[in-house]
Amino acid sequence: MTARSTNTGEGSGAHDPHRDIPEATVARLPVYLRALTSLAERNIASCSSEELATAAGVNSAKLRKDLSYLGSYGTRGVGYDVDYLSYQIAREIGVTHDWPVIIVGIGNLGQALANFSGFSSRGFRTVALLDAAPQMQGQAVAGLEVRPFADLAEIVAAEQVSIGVISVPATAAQDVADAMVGAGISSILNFAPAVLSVPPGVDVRKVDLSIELQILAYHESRKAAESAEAAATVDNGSEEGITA
Amino acid sequence: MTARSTNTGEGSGAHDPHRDIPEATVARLPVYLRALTSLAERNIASCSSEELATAAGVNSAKLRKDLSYLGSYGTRGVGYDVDYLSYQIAREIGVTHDWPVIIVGIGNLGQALANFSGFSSRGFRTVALLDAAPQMQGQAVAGLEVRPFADLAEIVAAEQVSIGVISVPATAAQDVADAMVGAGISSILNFAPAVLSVPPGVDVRKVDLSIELQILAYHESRKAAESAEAAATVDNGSEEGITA
DNA sequence: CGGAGTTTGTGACTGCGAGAACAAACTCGC
DNA sequence: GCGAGTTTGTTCTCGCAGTCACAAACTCCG
Ligand SMILES: NC(=O)c1ccc[n+]([C@@H]2O[C@H](COP(=O)([O-])OP(=O)(O)OC[C@H]3O[C@@H](n4cnc5c(N)ncnc54)[C@H](O)[C@@H]3O)[C@@H](O)[C@H]2O)c1
Ligand SMILES: NC(=O)c1ccc[n+]([C@@H]2O[C@H](COP(=O)([O-])OP(=O)(O)OC[C@H]3O[C@@H](n4cnc5c(N)ncnc54)[C@H](O)[C@@H]3O)[C@@H](O)[C@H]2O)c1
Repeated sequence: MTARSTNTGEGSGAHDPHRDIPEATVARLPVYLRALTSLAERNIASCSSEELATAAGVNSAKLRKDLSYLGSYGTRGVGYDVDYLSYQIAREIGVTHDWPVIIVGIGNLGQALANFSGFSSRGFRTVALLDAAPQMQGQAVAGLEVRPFADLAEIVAAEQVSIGVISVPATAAQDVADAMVGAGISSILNFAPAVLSVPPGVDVRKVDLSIELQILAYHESRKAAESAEAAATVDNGSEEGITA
Repeated sequence: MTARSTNTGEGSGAHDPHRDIPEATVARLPVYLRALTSLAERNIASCSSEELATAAGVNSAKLRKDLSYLGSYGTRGVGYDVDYLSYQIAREIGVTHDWPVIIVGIGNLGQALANFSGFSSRGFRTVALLDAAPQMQGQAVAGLEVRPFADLAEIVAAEQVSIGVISVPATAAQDVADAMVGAGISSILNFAPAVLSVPPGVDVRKVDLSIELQILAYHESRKAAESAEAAATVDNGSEEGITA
């Protein structure tokens, strides 16, 4: 996009664009990567933007624009090489090597996460499970021993962990986040329904099921209201030019 | 949907604005609601937009703008009454009464969801758990008996369910979604890493942990690249007087 | 070798959302 | 009762993101 080389020096390499990928695009790259993986599993070697867009559930123009932020990895008149593009996206995201991850709070949700195989297959490796409850400690979950919360800093340092998952009750979430940041973690995935405050430089993403359900409920209410209104309109006879 | 023309009458409420709340606002209303609930639990009867915004982790101007879409429920010079505003938001979202919900796929994640108390306390009631595996059926999870997937339509009709949760493997997700839609469900919360296609009028929201982690990984990579670059710059000479 | 057909990459346009700033409206003290 | 102080509701502006449309670049076939 607009080779604005007016940037300070920095003549890094053949493709300069590596700067400033829009956040909305970053959020879609993993979706494209998954679609590509799925194509590769079906032994499809190349695909058009149209095909990939369909597989990813987006508009093809948006897909092409997104990919153009990474560089020109397609061939006009042909399409994209599945393996090549996969690698380029993985490299851009930074999942060409595995990221060590720790999970704090091995309750209902934490155990499900620990047992989830989808993480390891997508560039993440759970290196430790931590919990504050004495009765949890030493128990084996998903082949890992649950360790005391106090070991956090030690583990983070030893394993060079930069990503942490919080699945403790909301009341404990801020404390855990503080401890994580103190131990050197700089990216947090938070499942607790709490607003975390962290210093600049630390990224937090939250996953909140209640919110998702409430958003669905809102739209559901509106749908109900709409059909009720439509019925009322029919009742009323004319009113509103919707009359047949 | 249907771009409605200037709706006439609609004398239901004192304020007419009930139309067209921006999607971004809808996504924040549940956050405000939770912050208000938290304030109410601490016996705080009223609050300013500034306080509420802090509790919800947003900008106060944005909060006021969001709330203004619902109507004028605050008092200038005073602030918002916590209970009153809570009720108004809950009413707008449509969670003044409980929504029946079913969960399909009672594996690792499905069991965690079934055991999760946070749903029931926020306007949702799990009325049935369904799974296709014979060995799951009849088992009790979270006080509910797991029922065969074939009972889906019957349950949806009997309990008037309009919201369904999918926590089956990705390969089965589309089939489950189709069955849900066929049974009359019109809102789906999907945990499977798959792109669902549904007819118009059906809402789908997805929760994808791998994507969240990959987004974090992207930013983490950039942070690493940045500090490496900074180090290189220091090597180069001036810039940042960290000259050791 | 050249033209037809295909598909990418990108510029232009549009609409939404975030944030700052301010007028209107309310309370409180005197 | 009135002015000072406070806080909401709204207006304005700016930037980001989505979509369209098309030129550039490639392949294939005659
Ligand atoms: N279970 C779900 O499906 C689900 C869904 C959405 C959100 N959540 C959220 O995820 C979080 C965990 O839910 P859950 O159902 O697993 O709860 P849980 O009570 O089953 O597990 C919480 C675990 O965290 C541990 N813990 C508590 N305080 C701690 C601390 N300070 N340090 C370390 N460990 C601590 C507890 O010992 C316990 O094992 C909650 O915030 C919940 O709201 C859960
Ligand atoms: N476990 C996690 O923490 C986690 C995290 C993120 C995403 N997910 C996703 O959630 C989904 C479920 O994960 P899980 O770990 O619970 O898997 P799981 O294998 O433990 O459970 C899946 C359940 O679905 C049932 N099932 C399979 N096909 C079905 C069908 N057609 N109809 C009805 N039921 C069917 C199975 O019998 C099983 O009980 C997966 O798509 C996974 O990628 C899980």
